[in-house]
Amino acid sequence: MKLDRSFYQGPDVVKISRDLLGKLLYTQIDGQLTAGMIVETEAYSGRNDKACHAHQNTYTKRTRIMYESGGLAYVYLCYGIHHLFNIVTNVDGLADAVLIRAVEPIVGIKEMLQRRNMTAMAKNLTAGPGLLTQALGINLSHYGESLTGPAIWLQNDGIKVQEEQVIASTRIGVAYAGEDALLPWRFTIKDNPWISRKIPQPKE
DNA sequence: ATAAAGATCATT
DNA sequence: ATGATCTTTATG
Repeated sequence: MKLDRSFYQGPDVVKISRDLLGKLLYTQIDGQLTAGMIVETEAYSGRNDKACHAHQNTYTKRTRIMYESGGLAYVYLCYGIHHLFNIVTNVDGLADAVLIRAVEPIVGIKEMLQRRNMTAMAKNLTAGPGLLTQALGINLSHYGESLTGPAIWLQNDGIKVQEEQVIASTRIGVAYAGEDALLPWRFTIKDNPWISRKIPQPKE
């Protein structure tokens, strides 16, 4: 079942980020159907989060889509090389988004391998925000696309993730955000092999 | 007009 | 640890 627009419009981006674990992310692009199960996400909030591109009401050509109502794709180019895929959440005027950091390949493995220029299944097929977009065929042309449309959508029929299977940790690559870098807004499915990086372990 | 930085990845 | 690579953004 395709996730409804209302799913994305809730007020709590952190909760939505957690709830996205186990959902299936589908794309139908260039005539190829592919999908992965979401195993790692990060929440970004326009208010009270210096790591968010839209913090302090930053409204630019790039961030404007985050201010629209939930259920749209926010895609941007990172480090001049990688396309990162985010899901816009919350209602019109409140800029929140969830970065999809890793998926487990489910549908169209052959097509994904082809897009990634790989011959055999390996972890770097979809375990990373820049990798999964390439595998699923997502790029800048999908900026602003509706997630209830024909090209990119989510479905509910992945695994059911129990509360104790959800691990919260600090977000990756946001050291510049100062104290907000410490927020536990990265969510992963416990022990899933497709996580992009290991969870920091508490010291003895 | 210019410059700096970046929600990464693969390689050394 | 480091380099690749280039858009976006802020500033003058």
